[in-house]
Amino acid sequence: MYCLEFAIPPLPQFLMAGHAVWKPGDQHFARVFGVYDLLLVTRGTLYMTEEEMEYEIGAGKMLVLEAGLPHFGHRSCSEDTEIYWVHFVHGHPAAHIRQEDIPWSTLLSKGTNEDVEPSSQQRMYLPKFAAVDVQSLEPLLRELDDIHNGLNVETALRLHLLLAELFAALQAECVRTFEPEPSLRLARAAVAYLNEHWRQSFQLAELEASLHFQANYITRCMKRHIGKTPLQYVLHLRLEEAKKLLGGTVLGISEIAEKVGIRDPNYMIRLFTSKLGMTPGAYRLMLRQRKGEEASGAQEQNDG
DNA sequence: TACCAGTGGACAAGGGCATC
DNA sequence: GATGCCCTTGTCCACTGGTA
Repeated sequence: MYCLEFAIPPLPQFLMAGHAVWKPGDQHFARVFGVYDLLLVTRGTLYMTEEEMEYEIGAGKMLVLEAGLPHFGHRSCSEDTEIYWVHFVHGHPAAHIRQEDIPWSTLLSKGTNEDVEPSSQQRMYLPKFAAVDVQSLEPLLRELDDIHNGLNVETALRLHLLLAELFAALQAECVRTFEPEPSLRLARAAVAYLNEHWRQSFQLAELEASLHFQANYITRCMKRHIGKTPLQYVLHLRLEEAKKLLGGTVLGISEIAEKVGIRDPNYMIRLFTSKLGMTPGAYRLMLRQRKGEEASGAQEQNDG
């Protein structure tokens, strides 16, 4: 399946939404539209051609017609055909990408101090033409249509929120319908194993024995699909836990290191310095100063 | 004295490339 | 897709110094 890749932010912007029942003999006219047109059919069949590619959009299917591409109905409806449509615009043309090539790991945070900057690689994905769970999407589409028909100041912003929800649902559909390739299944199995065992001392050999694949290969699969090697993933979990303990307890560095599975407190200091740019002590001090500022700010508000 | 931070050496893990 | 080889990189251990 092909998907459309949109660079975000900003999210595509809502223009119009509608609902219609086409009668037998109705046929879409030809046009070149300057906006994206998301079509979702709940019953009947709609026949659309975009750039010489014919689509038969049956019940439970969706198609995104792209901005700037000519499209027309190549055949009239043969039965009552119920459709929802949503028009939206986006600043940059969408890229085409095969579903199995979508680098999902780039959507995730790195878990380092780099996350204070917004990622330049944020993307949103929509199926180009796919079968979707219409029943779960219909209430959302109906609300979009209702609000758009009775638009007022109070509901105007909600239209954009609903469009974002629709995009999230379609992207989730994209992930759900994807039959994972063997390397992805292996990467997920490794993550599941590490989520259970990250507090224990890390031995790649144990992971190897558990999953019955060469450690080298498991590492590559995880790197490809998760964005982290097994060790990097374990360290990420450990650092996140250590950060929580530094902020939420008075435990010493050694105790915290032990609790998160790092035998050597000095090593944890090195990890902190390399990943967060500061030592655990400095990190704890920063958290305390931040809490102090928040507390004094709240006090000033109460006084004022 | 306890805790934190810095450094060097040994070894395990990562990753590029080739192969089946 | 899966594996092996081999060099590079990162992690761990041991030790030392600075500071409260």
